[in-house]
Amino acid sequence: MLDPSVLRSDPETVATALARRHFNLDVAALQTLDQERKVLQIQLEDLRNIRNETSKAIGLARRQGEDTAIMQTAAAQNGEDIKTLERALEKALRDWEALTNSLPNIPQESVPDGRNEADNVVLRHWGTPAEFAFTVKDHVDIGEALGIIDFAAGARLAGARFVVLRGQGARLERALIQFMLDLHTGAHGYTEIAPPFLANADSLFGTGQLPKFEEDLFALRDDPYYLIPTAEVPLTNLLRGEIVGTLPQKFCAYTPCFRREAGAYGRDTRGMIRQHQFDKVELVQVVRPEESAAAHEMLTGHAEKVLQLLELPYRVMALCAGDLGFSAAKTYDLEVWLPAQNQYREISSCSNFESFQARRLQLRYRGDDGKPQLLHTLNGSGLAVGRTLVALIENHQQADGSVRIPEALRPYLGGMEQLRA
RNA sequence: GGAGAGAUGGCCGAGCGGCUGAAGGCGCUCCCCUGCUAAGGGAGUAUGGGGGUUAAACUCCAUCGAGGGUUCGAAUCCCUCUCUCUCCGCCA
Repeated sequence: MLDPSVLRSDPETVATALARRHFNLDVAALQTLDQERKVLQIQLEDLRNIRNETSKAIGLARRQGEDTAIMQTAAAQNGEDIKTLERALEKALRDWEALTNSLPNIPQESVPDGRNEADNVVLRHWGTPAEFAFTVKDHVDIGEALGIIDFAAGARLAGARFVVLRGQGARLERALIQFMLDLHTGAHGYTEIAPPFLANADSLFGTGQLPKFEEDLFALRDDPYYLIPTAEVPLTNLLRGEIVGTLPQKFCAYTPCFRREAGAYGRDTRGMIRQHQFDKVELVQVVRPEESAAAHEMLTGHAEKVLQLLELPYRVMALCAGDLGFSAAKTYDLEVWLPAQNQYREISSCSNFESFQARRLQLRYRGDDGKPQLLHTLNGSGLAVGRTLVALIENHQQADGSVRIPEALRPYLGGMEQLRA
């Protein structure tokens, strides 16, 4: 959510900033709605003031034994007027919120211009894609040959875009999770959280999935819960409504993530790149505003470290303004090399939300003047586990169909050096 | 799932339908006193929003778990919901 006072006082500047996203803010509509609101609010508060005064007077008169019948009749009419105005103001506020809740965050100045994915900027590369002396296979072929990935079973148990991992595959998934968590808690200073995998609507509103992106979520039929699409939801909501004393706060968690992928029907249908359920280790930071830019760089580095230790070549992309997610002010994507696709694919997205989420969450701290101020929130995948497993299998595949396990991961697999049939 | 109790400011805790945005205590901030420490005295100390102002001052409205209702007037009465606690049942 954007700062309502800025939306009121300087909508043109907001419109200009949002135009970089190719988002068109209807300033006139915004101002009309706010003007309606203002008129109603002033009238209503006047009436309520009258009510408070007359009620006080009635109380006083009663105690002196006077007859207050006439006063009460007048006050009753006033009460009716108040109810009418309250309903009108409520509607005006709803209209205003419907508009302002649909406004995306303002991109930071350092975010490159651009319309879509094609305009994202490569910041740096790490590692060199391996040269293969044989025809590379993708993770589907390798995994099925090794008997560790079973798409047919996933379809049988649930449907399309679900997968079953078996044996060494299941263990590899678990090893990756543990490896990532240990790294972030041990070397990067995050506190591990084991959150609920279901969240209520308030939580999903706080991080920005609701109300605008409900169709991306799995909802329960008989209970007011949603399956979390990312651990960002529980982790960022952990401190919702609080005035936080100890800063910064750094949380990480492993959770499965559930996404309907409603807008992705034709995309990535082969393999486990895009599933309805996937595992992810998520990093979340809550920091003072002046520290968020530096924290963003560090958090991105924490995610990169995972790829480096797993010896997976990647590049860091700065998303252009047009490709930025709804709530983000700035985002770096980490893209890992997938030899079978001969391209880099997103494996982590690290964003600074500034106060956009914090405003919805009422997530604050006390500034030097003692007044509550909004904090900044950040998050990043560290990493998407399923895609990491894919990248590991594909990048470290051998001519004989086995897969080399990188050094750093071996302790998590009982010293295993390779996956083989 | 059944029965009961509860939810008030940073914390504890009081609160007859009007004089309660809320007693009292703790904590915190500032000041005074005291040559350290300890003790003592005084003042201040919720949040959001509107109007107003260059900015203030000032002023108004809302908020006692959430939402409805009764009433001229609700922290206080009624209803619904949520959460917490106790007991019973069920269960990993």
